[in-house]
Amino acid sequence: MNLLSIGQVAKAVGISVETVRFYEKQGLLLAPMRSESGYRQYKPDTLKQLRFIQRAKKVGFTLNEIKELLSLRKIPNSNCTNLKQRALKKIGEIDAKLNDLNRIRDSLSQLSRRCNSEENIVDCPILEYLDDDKRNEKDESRTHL
Amino acid sequence: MNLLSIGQVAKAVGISVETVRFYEKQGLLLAPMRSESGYRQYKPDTLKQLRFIQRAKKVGFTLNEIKELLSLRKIPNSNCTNLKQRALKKIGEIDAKLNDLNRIRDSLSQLSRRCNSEENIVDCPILEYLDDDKRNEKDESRTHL
DNA sequence: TTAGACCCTATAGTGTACTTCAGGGTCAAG
DNA sequence: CTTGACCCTGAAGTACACTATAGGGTCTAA
Repeated sequence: MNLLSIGQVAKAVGISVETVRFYEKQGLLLAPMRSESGYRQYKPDTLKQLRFIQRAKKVGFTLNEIKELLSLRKIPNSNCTNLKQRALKKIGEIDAKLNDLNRIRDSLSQLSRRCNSEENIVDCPILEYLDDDKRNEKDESRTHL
Repeated sequence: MNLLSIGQVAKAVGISVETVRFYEKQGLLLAPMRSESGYRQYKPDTLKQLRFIQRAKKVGFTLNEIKELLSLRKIPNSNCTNLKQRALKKIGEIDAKLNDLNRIRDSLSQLSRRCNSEENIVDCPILEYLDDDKRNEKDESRTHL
């Protein structure tokens, strides 16, 4: 069972050792076992967990929210229904984010389609606002910035 | 052309007037025109823009990144190719986020499927880690926390 | 056995994104 | 004509998520 030092863990996921310790202090990572001399010794699992944290951070979850997500792994005290409900609630939150992201994506791809010119064409169309509401709104109040 | 006060704008999108002024200072919002007495007067467009900012924030873009996204609306100096490239780059970043989000979503829905018990069943399966890597990895080092 | 790379704790400092505060001016209603 | 809800600026303060610093111990290779 090859254990990893904090430096190895940090390097493997591309964060600093300070951040790993910080996550431990914040309760995102359990305190790992220690060597005789007090060095942290991590199971390889920790890498997965840290990558999960990284991904969740990238899509806008706070550390506290991530802690909640991670807490879903815990075995609930003899009640699965509760866990399932919490998981479904989180999935709903994720779906909302997916929706937001897709709307932003649509805005940008609309924008890029709108000027499908060849090299150095001068008559770039006047760009409309990145839409925030459904794209099929009638266009009162459209301007170029 | 009914213009909006900062208070009206703030209320409409659910943020504080201070935040609106802050976004102006940070360059996310252009300085609007002013009334005789120096009050800001916003075009209704501003609401769209602020909602766009909100959405982008929710999915983990920083204010600087959002500024970049918004800058894509600007008419580039006689070159559309450049703009298109920037937009496509941003779309790539968004796709990466979509990917991350879908992986997190998969982890959670896997988790909830895994315990599809009826009310108060006691034998909740030992939950596996929220996977971070592709789900079909051979399961060395699977544990329950 | 010592130099360099690593590890430890505790605490202070930083950047981002606000939020609050101090000290005012504006405006519509009563 | 004043009271209350709004607006203004500039500066200080806060929460979150690190990042750096101080002052030390460990480990391994020359």
